[in-house]
Amino acid sequence: MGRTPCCDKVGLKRGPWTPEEDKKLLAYIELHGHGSWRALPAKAGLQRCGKSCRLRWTNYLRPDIKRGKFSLQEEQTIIQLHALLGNRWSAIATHLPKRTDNEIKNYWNTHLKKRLANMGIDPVTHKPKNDALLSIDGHSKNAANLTHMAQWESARLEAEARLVRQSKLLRSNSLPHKLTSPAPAPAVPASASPPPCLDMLKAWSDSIAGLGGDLESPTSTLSYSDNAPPSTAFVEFVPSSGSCDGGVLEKEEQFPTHFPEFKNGMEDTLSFPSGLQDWTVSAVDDRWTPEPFRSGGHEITHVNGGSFMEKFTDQLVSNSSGGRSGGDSDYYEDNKNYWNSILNLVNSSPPDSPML
DNA sequence: AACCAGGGCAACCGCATACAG
DNA sequence: CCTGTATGCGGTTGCCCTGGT
Repeated sequence: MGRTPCCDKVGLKRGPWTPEEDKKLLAYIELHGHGSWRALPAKAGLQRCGKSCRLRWTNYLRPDIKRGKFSLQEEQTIIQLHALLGNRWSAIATHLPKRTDNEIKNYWNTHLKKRLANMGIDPVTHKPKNDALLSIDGHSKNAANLTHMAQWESARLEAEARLVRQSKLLRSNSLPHKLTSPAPAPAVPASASPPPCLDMLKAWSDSIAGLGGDLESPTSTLSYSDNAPPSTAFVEFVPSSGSCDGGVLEKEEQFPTHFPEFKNGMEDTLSFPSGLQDWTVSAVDDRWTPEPFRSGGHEITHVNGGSFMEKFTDQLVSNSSGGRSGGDSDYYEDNKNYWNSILNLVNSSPPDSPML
């Protein structure tokens, strides 16, 4: 049995919206809020279906939308979140508060996907196309762990996105907004926009800081809003069982032994990845420097964050016109850095999670 | 100047999910 | 719990613009 259409399409206008239609929709929502989208067109005097009105509002007319060119940081955020979340544009959009999922999706499909492909990175898997190098010895194990972590984070971010949607719904239902014009100031200030984040990695590194480690990250290049504080720490995954050469090993703890409160808060909805208990935590200073890999357990290592992001940024820019440079040995480092940057991004999510 | 091809983006379609009765 | 409806989401389409020939 077929699904009934969302609205009676006979006699309803389709295609591009006219300024008059925009004005009507804005005026109605300003006065009454959107309420039921299905009922809105008739009340607002529009010959459109409710779905079309909702899309027009959410993708174009909403006052808290930033339009125009994507910044480099936004590009990085999209790429990294896409690596974690895949084509979950709505979830990605929650981390770019002033961008719509549709806009991000379009930007990905028309710009970023091609750029990654030019860099030799598969835009679907976010792995180097020549992935054979990763299967050498322990490298495959590391890659598997990273993938595992990414999958786990993906689930967590989805849960976050759901919470954000719920809170947005509550906000939107409290309309009417105070709209001023088709291009007004945001009704929701940027400071209220940062996505909530119950971030395992963040809680983790914060807890480490509480144990005596100085994990303040001085060089996060990511920002989520004009008013959001900089990220608190960068976390880096490095397979290692030994001491941390060239770094400062502040404390090593087994997760989740020292974070029962965090674990208790999470386990209702998420299970911990099986390999997670094997990861230990350490802190190192200064910029990324390639180290030989060690066998055994894994360290989660804190570093200052600028180097990779700068490098990645450079690559993005330089590769927009051609292939990647560097020898094969760079592939693995690049891949590792790539995933590290993704985890760093997650870690630098704003701290005001309603779940915390 | 005219035509064509490709890119970019707004909008639509249909499935998935949430929710109310 | 079941069913129908509303809304959200991701994939896709099609129009418009721009640059090349």
